[in-house]
Amino acid sequence: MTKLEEFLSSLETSDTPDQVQKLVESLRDIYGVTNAIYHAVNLDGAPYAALTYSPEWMDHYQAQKYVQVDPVVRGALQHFHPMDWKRLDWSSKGSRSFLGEATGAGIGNQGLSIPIRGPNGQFALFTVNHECSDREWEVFSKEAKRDMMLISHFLHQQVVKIVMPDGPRQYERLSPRETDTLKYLAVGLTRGQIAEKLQISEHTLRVYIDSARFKLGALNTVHAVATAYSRGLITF
Amino acid sequence: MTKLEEFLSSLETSDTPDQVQKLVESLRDIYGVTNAIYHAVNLDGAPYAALTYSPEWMDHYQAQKYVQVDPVVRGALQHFHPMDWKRLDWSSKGSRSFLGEATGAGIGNQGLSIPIRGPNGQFALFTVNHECSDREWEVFSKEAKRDMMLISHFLHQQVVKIVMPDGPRQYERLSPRETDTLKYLAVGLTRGQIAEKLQISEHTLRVYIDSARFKLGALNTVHAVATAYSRGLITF
DNA sequence: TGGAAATTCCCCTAAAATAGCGAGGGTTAA
DNA sequence: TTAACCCTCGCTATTTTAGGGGAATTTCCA
Repeated sequence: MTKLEEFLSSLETSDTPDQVQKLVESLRDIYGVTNAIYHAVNLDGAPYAALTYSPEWMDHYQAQKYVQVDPVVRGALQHFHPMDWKRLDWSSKGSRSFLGEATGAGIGNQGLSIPIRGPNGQFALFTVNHECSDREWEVFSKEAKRDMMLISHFLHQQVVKIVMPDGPRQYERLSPRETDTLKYLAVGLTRGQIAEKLQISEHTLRVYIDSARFKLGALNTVHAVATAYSRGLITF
Repeated sequence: MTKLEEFLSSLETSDTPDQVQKLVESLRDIYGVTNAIYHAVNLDGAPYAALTYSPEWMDHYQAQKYVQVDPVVRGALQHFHPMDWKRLDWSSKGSRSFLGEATGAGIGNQGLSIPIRGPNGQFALFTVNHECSDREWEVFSKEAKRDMMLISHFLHQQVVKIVMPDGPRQYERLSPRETDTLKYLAVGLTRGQIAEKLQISEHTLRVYIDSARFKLGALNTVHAVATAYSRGLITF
């Protein structure tokens, strides 16, 4: 039984946050790394975390608002592939002071972070980090990278199942015209321009905006466009 | 050498669209399926496709605007995990007529589709489909699912490298205040409400909207929020 | 230390958004 | 067939936002 299968088999039986926490700890032990971190930014509005960092470091991280300077987070939002920490941009002043404190807090000097993106604006970050030499890390990285990619995916999947047991909410569908309207609004066209593009009166266009807003439960146009985008109803 | 490694090794040497096309065809042959399809909705604004469907079917698909009724596409936008076609919602009238035409066009009755989400609103869909019995498909599905997940990831990664060789564009960063402002705008708050929340005057708030709009190259507020969201600068 | 950026404040007018009232014809599904 | 939804258009009214100016701090980075 491979490490990956060992982990995935225990994953399936984990259906409470406590068990997920234990899972992340077991992951750390199975792969022999210093820390393993799963952190979802936005699951049904609330954040979610399961990690092996010390509570002190977490408090400090939050108090200092490190999420704003943490190059891992910033990199994750802009990248697709797993990121080796060595390749991130640690140049800014904030990053460097953060790095100093992080190494002081027992966080490995090596790390691999995997961005996870789901529907409805879901975004999560899965990280393993380790205290070791560059050469050791290279070996580990090469061996375990694909495992980590799959693990990050399945772990997120499982967390979503726990946090939102009813599955993806079935939202009301938008009509083609409503979709068109929101799509054009999202790229910055004015009502007049969109009406012309769709060959309808500006007033009719307004009806679509209104009905889309109503269906999406949005407070205003900006909210409607943002909501439609986050639900995957429109794409750029 | 496993099938996966066989594919990934040829992936690395493919750095033109033509070679990617060949790659997808070789993928079909390596795994012995009827079709393999990679389709990116939004890479740098333009779509991208590499697939083994006949040109006739593609033309027909586009002419009929099937993308609007295709349950695979709709499901992909709402799901995270690989989707078995059997579990999709084929109930609507449009879906059923689409299904009829698709099976007539030599598209397998079984399929697995994997949504791929990247930064900056990247969205792609990787699909393999096959003409076979439920039992055969179950065996294939169990064996190859993880391979497909990794392949979809690496394939997208490679396509991005080809289409955008300069890597992720380095956009101008937003200041914390600008980020806050856009975040609150995205959830439907009015300027007055946001100003109150941030304890600043409404006029000041406007400066942030303006500067954010300018930095993002957005035509108006809606555009700015949509752009910020798609670039991962704000999250819900 | 000097300049760039961030943060804060203000006025103005035209445009857009929101809300309310209406109407008619077409398609679809129960 | 009837109800529900989609697409289309008209009018009025109020509130809010957009975007054009200008200007003062502080904070941060080179």
